[in-house]
Amino acid sequence: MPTERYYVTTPIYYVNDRPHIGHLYTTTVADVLARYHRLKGDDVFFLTGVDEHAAKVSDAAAERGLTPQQWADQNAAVFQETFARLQMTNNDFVRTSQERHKAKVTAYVAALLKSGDVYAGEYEGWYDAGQEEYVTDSKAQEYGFKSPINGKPLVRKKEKNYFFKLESYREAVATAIRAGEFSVRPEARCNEILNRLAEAKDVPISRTGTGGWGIPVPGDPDQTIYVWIDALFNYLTYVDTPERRPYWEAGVTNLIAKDILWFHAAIWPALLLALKKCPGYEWVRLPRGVYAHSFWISEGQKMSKSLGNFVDLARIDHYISTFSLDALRYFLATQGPLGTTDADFAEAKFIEVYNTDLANTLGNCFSRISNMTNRYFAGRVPSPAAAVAESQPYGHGAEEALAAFTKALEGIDLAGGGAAAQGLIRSIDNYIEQTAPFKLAKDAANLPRVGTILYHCAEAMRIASLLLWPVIPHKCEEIWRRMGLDYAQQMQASAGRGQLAQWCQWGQLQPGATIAQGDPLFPRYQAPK
RNA sequence: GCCGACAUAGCUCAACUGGUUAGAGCGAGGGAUUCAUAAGCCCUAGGUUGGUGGUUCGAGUCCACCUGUCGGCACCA
Repeated sequence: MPTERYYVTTPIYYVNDRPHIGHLYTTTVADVLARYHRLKGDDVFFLTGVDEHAAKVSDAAAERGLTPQQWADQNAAVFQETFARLQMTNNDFVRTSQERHKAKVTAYVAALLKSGDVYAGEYEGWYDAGQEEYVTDSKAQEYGFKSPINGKPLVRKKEKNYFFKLESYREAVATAIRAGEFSVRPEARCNEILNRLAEAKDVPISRTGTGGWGIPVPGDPDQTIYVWIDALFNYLTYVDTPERRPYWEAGVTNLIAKDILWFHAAIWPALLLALKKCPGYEWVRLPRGVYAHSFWISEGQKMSKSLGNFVDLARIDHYISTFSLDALRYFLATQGPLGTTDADFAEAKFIEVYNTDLANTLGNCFSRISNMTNRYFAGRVPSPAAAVAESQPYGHGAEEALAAFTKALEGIDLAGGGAAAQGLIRSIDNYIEQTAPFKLAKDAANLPRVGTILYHCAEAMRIASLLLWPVIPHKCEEIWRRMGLDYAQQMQASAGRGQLAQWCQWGQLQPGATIAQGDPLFPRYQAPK
């Protein structure tokens, strides 16, 4: 089977922020997808990072008596350390202040200037001198053409700016979207973009007065490339090397939140189409697609600074220490706002999902199997030689679970993937109920049949653990350790790649292998009273 | 304000182009069990499908209006 390449990204996060559930969510979804594709055997590149060149970054630095770079270094480190601590498997970490990024962006913009798709123009708008920023016409009207901060009149100001010819590409982008060459999902977002694209105008891509923080427009050092253009290019700059270019050519999947869809679904593909026309950039192609999830709300309320109810690092750590990192991943992945509606991060809901899916279903089922194996077969996987009527369709269940799981994950349906694995585990519980091995075991003559039953249970659990690995890798690796399975080692030995399809074939569990008992994988959570 | 989507059992969601008694998971209630983390398994949900009016032999499924939620127009994962 030829190696497929898979390239997935998160947005690069605004470096002035402190990491919170939103950053963690997008990164977790990307991590699950990256792990899934590696498990499948794909050659994966997973990229996340921080966006550093905003004017407010240099403002924040100045307030603290730091250089923008020092301030950015500090904050970038917080993101980097957080993701490392949460065991994200990103292959690199973008920092837009790094030379490798800046040099490429400069080259791209130079090429676009040369081709004429970026041109010098004039921007005119209402300018707030005190804030040193433009306000939109509608805002200006709303404010009565006075600064909302100091009440001084806004001034009409004209300024030289560089523009990108978005207008000349809107048709090509729309065509690519309609043809499925560049997918915008969830589907409901597609129409939003197509409608807006029809009226898209050229967009300014530079500004002045940034005090040297940012990437200068080539040939015009007074102008700085707008931070969001700078940021969008990260997906390309970090793989624009001879070794990494194949990842780009495989087509990137840009995971984002809904608020930045316009940039990613309209401006970004248009920029790439423009760049592709430049000499030396013929290899540039459109992303495979962009996927825009919605937001988390907190305990039923929108998260906002004024309410101070962000699910922040302290709260995230509370969940990890109380329930485990995998439990948090499971909740985010299966209950998250992947669709067009927001999802609620609520403690009661977290506990419910944790107890139902992880403690009562997965953890308990594993305990039943390991306990019976130890009690009746001294902890050794028995042979499935004896016939058991109810076992006939059993291998099918695992096959179906794999098929459903694969279909879900390919469609970025993490809840569906979780449900497929849960279904397989529930079928084990059902099977134990139907065959009642614990009753049969009371008569030694039945032990061969008990052996077959327990073999099937353990075998199905083995497959379920493979399906669950992308979401709850650490607990699944614990299952593998207890069952003497070496998938983790095999993956490590092959550059992180697994063989999901082969490993999920029924009947690979070796009779005689040890199944160790141990502490509950997910202890049931009892709320303190 | 303008444009667009959606509004189904306590919660989260299903029901292809309109057609038999509107389904599932969670939660809740009941039952038979005991290998297991008082977990698992089985049974039970009678919700005027947001409201009003209309089209049709027949409408969650089409139309109009109303109410509400969300999204886009207006830089926040």
